[in-house]
Amino acid sequence: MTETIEAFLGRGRKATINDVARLAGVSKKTVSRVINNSPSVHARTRDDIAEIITRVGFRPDPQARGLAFRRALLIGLIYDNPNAQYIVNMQMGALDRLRGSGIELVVHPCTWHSETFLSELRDFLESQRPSGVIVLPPIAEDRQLLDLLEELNVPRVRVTARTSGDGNAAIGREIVSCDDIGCAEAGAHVAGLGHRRIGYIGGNPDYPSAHVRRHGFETGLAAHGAAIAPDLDEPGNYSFESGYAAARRLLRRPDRPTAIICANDEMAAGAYKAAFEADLRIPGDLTLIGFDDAPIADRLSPPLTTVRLPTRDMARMAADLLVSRPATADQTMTVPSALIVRGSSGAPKAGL
Amino acid sequence: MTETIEAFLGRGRKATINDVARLAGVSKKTVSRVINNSPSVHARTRDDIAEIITRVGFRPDPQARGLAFRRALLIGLIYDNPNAQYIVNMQMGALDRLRGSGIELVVHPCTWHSETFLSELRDFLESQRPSGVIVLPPIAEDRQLLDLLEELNVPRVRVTARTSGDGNAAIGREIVSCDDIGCAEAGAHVAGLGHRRIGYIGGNPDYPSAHVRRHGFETGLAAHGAAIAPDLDEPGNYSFESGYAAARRLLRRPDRPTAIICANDEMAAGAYKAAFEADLRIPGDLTLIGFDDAPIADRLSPPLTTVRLPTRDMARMAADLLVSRPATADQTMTVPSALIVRGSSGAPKAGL
DNA sequence: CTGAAAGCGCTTACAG
DNA sequence: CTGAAAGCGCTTACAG
Repeated sequence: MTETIEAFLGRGRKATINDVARLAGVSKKTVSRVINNSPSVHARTRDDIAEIITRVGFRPDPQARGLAFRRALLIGLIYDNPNAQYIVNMQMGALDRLRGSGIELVVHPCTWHSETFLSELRDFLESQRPSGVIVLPPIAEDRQLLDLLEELNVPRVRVTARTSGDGNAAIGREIVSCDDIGCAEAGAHVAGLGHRRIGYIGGNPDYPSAHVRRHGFETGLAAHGAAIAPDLDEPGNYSFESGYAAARRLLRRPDRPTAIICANDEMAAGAYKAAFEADLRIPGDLTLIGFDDAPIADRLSPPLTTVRLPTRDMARMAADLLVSRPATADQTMTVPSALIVRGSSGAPKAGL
Repeated sequence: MTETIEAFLGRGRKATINDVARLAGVSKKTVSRVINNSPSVHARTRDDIAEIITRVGFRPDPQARGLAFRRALLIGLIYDNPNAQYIVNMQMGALDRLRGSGIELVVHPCTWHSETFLSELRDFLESQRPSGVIVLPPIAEDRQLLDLLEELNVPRVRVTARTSGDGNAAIGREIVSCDDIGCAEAGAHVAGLGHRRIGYIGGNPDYPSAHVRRHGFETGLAAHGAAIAPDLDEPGNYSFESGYAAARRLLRRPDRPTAIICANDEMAAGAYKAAFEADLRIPGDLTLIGFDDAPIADRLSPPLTTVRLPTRDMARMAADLLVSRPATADQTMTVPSALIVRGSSGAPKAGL
């Protein structure tokens, strides 16, 4: 060892793998093995190199590694979802896991129903070659996208919803939320309050979550001998406007519901508006239930009873699969949902 | 040219700069000049190479370019801001400009008041060496962060708010919103409606926007001979809770305001809650004004009159500065704001 | 206006 | 368990 670490540090230059190798008296290939946690390095050698790496503050250059690996040290987050808080939570969760790993998060919003949806994604994947991607609902259901990912051999984790205990086979690796669990709690809550004229505003039927949630609500209601009134069963598409329109129809009826369950918070906010315009008080005249625990939920007056998903955790788990585990077989990781009771739910008035 | 393009394409391999050079009968250096828009290439040569690039679908590898440039083809978005929609809009705006440029957007949320705020950022900047960063409010005010960016020589654009026509010197390159313009319109709107008992809930005074907005509201009010009542002037910090608490204080007074102007929508939503609890109707009993045009604004009942900023445009401009213009001198680009009148503002009841 | 050589900082494939 | 050579796909610095 002709040069000391102190002398090297005095130069004020960023350390490279060559510096570490020279200082440690080994080849850079051996340093590379330490960086990449190869098991075949003598423990003593590994410790020596690790210490030098720490002392000189060496951090391998992600560009150089990416070039040699033929794969960028980037994880892509692919989505077409209008719920800003959901997106931000997913980003935070992924970043929770990525921080310190030397891998960065690249965001890739896209437009599912655009002509160039697939070609744009192909461009991105072919030119950047990310180490992995996380695909969020609803485009996690796009078969062509999944095929593209398979064709380009991009490690991937999809996020979706499914009924708990459902025996359906996994599609690749996936993080699955059991939206039905919290919905069943919500159904039981509403029925337990004494409601029997219960309306429902459904989610977009193209998304699995719409069916999973509905099934959960029905299960909870049924446990208390209640059900969605067949004449109060309205379609919706998860948008504020669709919730508003559906609630207007429901609230104009002479035999209007005493409670309306909505498949998400956006539509529930639309129902607040309809109730406001019909001069109905919540929860005195009308109980309202949502799903998502969106920021709006506890900013509405009164705050909305809703169901929460561990969004951030889901993204953290997805990033973990990508970063620390090679894709072997199909695999499903499951998370629950939970009811959050707030001020929008109460007992129906006597006589209604 | 010993090999034809057709023959090359038949191989089904991704084209590299070497393939293009060979096919064009030039050195790869010349191809590199074309990629990087160097002016010193014969027009004929350039066109020939450009055509081959198109035909073989060559896209330079960002990893290789990054390594050679000693700068990743990545733009970082740095922020500590709880407003999810604002963040998502900024991401969309930056991506609007970046799409097709070969540069990706890396998101970097951080915690301003954490011990490791600066060291984490330094790690990120030193190891990734992004081509540029966009810094969002409020951390765009952090002098130490700006110094760090200067020290590491990272091209940067900060986003901030300033009163229109303010002669303050730019701090580096910045995108500045004139929050006061829309606020002045809002002040004039409220005063024009006939309000004279006007309350105010201010923003966090540590942020420039709090002062700029207040100044705008006051200007608009003054133009119609009105003003914020000195006894109805409440501090706030942009949070829902601070808006709720301040509005409660204001609405409990016997001589309560007929209108409350809030420095953002979050606080206005808190004021809705206070009004709801005090059994006051909006706008009949109380006019409410916000700022941001957050998603919540038109989901409240009635929808909130507020001021909108062209958030997405600002990010697009910031990305454009970074991508297409070398940082020469300090530079300020300015955008206006505008009033959006909705249902939460109306004339005060006679007698109040 | 164009090119040959060297280099960016890593890893792969092979050998021992 | 370790290393010498070649290579990943570009750009820089220099020369002409």
